Amino acid sequence: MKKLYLKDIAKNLDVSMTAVSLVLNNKGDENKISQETQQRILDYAKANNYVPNQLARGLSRGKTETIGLIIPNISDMFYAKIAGSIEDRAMERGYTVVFSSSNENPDKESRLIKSMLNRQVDGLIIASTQQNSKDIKWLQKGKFPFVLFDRHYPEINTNYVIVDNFGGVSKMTKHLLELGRKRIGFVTILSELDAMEQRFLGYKLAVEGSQGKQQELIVESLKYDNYTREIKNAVTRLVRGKKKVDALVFSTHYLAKEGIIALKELGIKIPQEVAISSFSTISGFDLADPPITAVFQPIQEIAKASVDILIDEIEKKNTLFDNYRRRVLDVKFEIKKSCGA
Amino acid sequence: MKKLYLKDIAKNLDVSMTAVSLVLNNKGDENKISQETQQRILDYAKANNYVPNQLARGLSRGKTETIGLIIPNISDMFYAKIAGSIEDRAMERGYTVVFSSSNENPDKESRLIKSMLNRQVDGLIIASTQQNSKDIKWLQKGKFPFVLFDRHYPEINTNYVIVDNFGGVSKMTKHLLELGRKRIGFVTILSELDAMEQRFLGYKLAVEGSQGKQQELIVESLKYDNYTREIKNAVTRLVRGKKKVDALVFSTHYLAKEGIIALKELGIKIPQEVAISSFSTISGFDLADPPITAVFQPIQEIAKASVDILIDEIEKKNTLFDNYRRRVLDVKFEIKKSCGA
DNA sequence: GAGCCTAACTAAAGCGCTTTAGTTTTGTTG
DNA sequence: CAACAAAACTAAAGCGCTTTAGTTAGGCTC
Repeated sequence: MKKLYLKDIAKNLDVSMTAVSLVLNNKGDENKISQETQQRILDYAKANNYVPNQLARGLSRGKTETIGLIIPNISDMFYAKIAGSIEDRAMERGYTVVFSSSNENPDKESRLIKSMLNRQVDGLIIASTQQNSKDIKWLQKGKFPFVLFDRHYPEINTNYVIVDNFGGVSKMTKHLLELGRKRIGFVTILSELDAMEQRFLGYKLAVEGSQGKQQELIVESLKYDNYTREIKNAVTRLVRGKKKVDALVFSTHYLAKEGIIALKELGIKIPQEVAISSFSTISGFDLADPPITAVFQPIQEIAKASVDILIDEIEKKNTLFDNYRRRVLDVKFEIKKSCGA
Repeated sequence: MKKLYLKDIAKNLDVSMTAVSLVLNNKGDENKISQETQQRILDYAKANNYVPNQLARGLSRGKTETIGLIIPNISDMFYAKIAGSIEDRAMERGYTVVFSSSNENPDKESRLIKSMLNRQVDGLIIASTQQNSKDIKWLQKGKFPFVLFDRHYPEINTNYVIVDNFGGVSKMTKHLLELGRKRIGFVTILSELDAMEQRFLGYKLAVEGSQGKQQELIVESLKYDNYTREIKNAVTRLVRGKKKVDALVFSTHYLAKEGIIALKELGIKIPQEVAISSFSTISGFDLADPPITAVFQPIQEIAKASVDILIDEIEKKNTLFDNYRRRVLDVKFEIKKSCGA
């Protein structure tokens, strides 16, 4: 039951620690350890269930095959799924994932970055609060490998993986217009996030159109802190107020969820009175009556791209360092009954 | 920009590494380092943003302040939330969390346990596949600190944190009976999980009753692998078949979700034709029309109890080692319209 | 002013591994 | 069979920290 160390293998087999280490790291051949010795070592290690101490290994080699993942909130389905996919992909490539949630707090994000660096992760994948350019620039300057996803800093040159927020919302909004809706409201979160800005712009483009007949922009922006309380008022204003919208575009899934609940409570019929669509989904959207039209983010692809870009950077490091990799992924738009299609 | 090490601090301040290490670990006083020296070291470290290498620290101290979390699936809202809460609580107590998903695969679970041990985690929190008693017993024998949650092995003596599955379902089922439903169906996953067994028994107790007028047990068990495909048939059999149930109890949230979708597709009215309730929820349940009656698991408490039990064990270790800590938490039962209340 | 304390400090071993710079052994060749 | 190369192997330093077992300097006591 007591732990078996490299040293023990060496002693028991009467070879050097060097030999054992080399063989177990697949460097036996290139270091001319005889096949026979290699086999003895491998057999013994396997038979005795040897597992190396990764701390020692990491300390010695200066790398840990670990990547740090920082997300705003693991309880958000979107990030939870991303985290799952990132873990899967990382594992496929031989890396372990350490994650932490920043809870949308830039200070916590900053502390987490530091803490992950202490723990000697080889690289970071971050969905930033986008209010932490200080650390991002610092990572940049220190040439530490990292990839931003979902949220990026438009003014900083970094690797990133995002989706086509603009296109997604504009397509969604146009679709509503094509279905004959005239007064389309946009419900969003008051935020500096570029993603949110892009979604708004997508809505704006669609509504203002490039052709002649322009529609009015009708927007409600809620604070992240209290949107659950405020959304009912917002929705009421939009639907029952002067603006009298006949369609709503929600900029994100959690808003949509609360919005739909509010609409139901108010007894507003979807899609007869007001058509609904949402950017990004939760699994419950097809439980709603009617099911909700929404833009789907390509979770697996985001995860895969992020991990792959990061690991490439970690492993090649100095080669193409000024060649930032950006990926803007397409989104899928699934039409359900809520938009009155 | 280059990294600052303990050694550098010592050199620059012309003191020993010992002094620096002791002071930075708050052991200055007990080792009689003068206040003045302590202050110099602290100031210098702070000013230069010193952060210790945790690998070296861990290697040297034989502990890492890290706990490993193994869950079946981070994309499941229940586990995602648990993971979030575990992380929060662990951080409060000064620990970092490393997580991985087993995807309900006992082999992967086994590999993950080994891999986490290599990485020198101080303890493990596991929602096991419950088909891996080998490793659990092995951890037990090695006196390695761990806590099971959500799933436990009834035949093995371990720490665990679970909820009152039996009571939750039986309460839910009784409630349906009290509302006048006569023929209550139970939809569950075919599984060896004790939790599932307990939920079934809760249903059984409620339906068979202790009094005279016994009702019939009507059960559909689906395979985990293909429940999404099979559920529609199962529901059809129950509602439209000979059994003609007038209420359904789902043993778990993902079954309920698919079940409700199936019912809608079949045009079956909830709760008029069939009342619905579910053990455990997803956030979308209140989007459904009508909202779904369900048992809520006390996520934060599960997380807190698991972390606290684990850390106590890690830190006190040898003291009360044969005193396994078990916690069976109460569940909340929220009545919504779907059960016909 | 020798002996002893205490306060303040430090040298160096050790954590378990990797890797560089060897050394030893064997085999080949003229 | 001396000379040398190749094959097979190893000693030991080093990764950055903690901690044990000291040492040193100064102050008191009698």
